[in-house]
Amino acid sequence: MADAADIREERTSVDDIFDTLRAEIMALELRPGDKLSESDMAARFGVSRQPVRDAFNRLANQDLLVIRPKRATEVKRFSMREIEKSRFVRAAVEEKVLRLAAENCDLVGAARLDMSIAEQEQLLETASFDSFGALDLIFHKTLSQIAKTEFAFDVILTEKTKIDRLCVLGLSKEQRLPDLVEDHRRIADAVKQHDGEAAVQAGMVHLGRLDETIARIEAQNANYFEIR
Amino acid sequence: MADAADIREERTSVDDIFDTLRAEIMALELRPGDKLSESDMAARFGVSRQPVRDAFNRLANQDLLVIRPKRATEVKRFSMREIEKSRFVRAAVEEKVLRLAAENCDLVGAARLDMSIAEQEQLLETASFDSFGALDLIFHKTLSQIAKTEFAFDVILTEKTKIDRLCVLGLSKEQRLPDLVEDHRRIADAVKQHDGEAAVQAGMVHLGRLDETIARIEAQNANYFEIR
DNA sequence: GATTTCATTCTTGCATACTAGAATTGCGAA
DNA sequence: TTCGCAATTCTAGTATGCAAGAATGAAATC
Repeated sequence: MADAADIREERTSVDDIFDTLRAEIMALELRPGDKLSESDMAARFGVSRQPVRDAFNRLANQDLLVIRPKRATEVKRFSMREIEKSRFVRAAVEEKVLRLAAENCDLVGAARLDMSIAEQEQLLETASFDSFGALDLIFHKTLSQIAKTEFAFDVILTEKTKIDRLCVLGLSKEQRLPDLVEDHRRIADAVKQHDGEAAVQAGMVHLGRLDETIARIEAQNANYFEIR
Repeated sequence: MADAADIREERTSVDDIFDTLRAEIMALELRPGDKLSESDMAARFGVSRQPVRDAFNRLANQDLLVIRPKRATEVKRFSMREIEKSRFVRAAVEEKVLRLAAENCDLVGAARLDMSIAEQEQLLETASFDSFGALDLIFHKTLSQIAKTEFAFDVILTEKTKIDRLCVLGLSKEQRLPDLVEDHRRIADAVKQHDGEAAVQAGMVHLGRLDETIARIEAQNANYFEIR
């Protein structure tokens, strides 16, 4: 569900526009509430309104734009309900994954977890924080694989994406990373020891960090949120 | 995410086409693998290709169509991976909901559950099986409300929808309904007695019925499934 | 000065025409 | 009969123009 390539089999100019705008929206270069015009975008990308229109439609379907006929199209504001939903789904899915992972973790799985944790700790030392996102995904994907529920990673990825746009407004990665890596280490240890309960506990602590972050962001950026 | 009204603020002809086609796809009147043509649909709905195109895009984004540029647009086949994913998410979310519901169920909640169960049992006697779908949704929605996680119902609805298209191929409602209502009664009883564990157990039995159904459908309708 | 009204402008919705490329079909040759 | 090639017909992608409604700003009125 993430990018255009999942749905179509060949790239068109609509795909380019879609991917570009999506990245800008996710990075908050286009901010919640910003108005977008089909004509402006057409001029910017050097195409007619039509492909822009198609791209807008796709973005609206992914809950990133709101199209208000004959009025305007704007970048969707954050919705606390949507965020709570993502938070809830992630918690539910990760809990199941961690229990299954703890149950099914074999030597190969343990080795892969060790490797993943080692990479993350190395990254902390070399201070190349930007590539943490990729390592984070690999870690959770590895857990899904050990749990023999690979499709669970799709869900985690989808829900994570929804919250990521919000987290751009939070603290810098430099500040958050040490805690996150420590969380991961605890989760990995529990899974390796087949202690599902401890793994779930560590996982909930991990997710809990999001809550503080989200609460602070909401307090400081009310204008980016839907009125409720 | 279910219908067009969630995204747009005013109905357009695109909305009509989208809703109509969506219903037909869900009811398998348009079957997996069927080819759709923008021109044909335009003629059928008495509009130009453009609104049809927009509707196709939306349906593709909801994983109901596959658009292959310059080739064709066809109704998406079932994907076992997608189905397993929905099954997993539903299990994870419902488990959390049932535990929270058992924890938080008060007298008002208990009364609402009784009412819902009574309606379902009455429906069994009057044999008006077609309206069970609505009652089923209400039951799960009530549970989400008792659990104070109303947004969880959105998820359940979304995932259920994905599997519903498949279940059209299964046994008649007449055959399945008695068991389903009995499952619901057990779940409601457990929740009312604040027995989270029993509620989850009954919930898993309830979901487990899907697995047999899905396996049989896959065996008998391989042509409706993606090759893997 | 505040408010109301109206014209202008900007928005998206829809129709039409054209293009490029894939699939299909029919014909001709082996 | 079968195979291959070419013409035709289908597909969706894109450009353009017009229509209808909403927003905006200026002018007129109180």
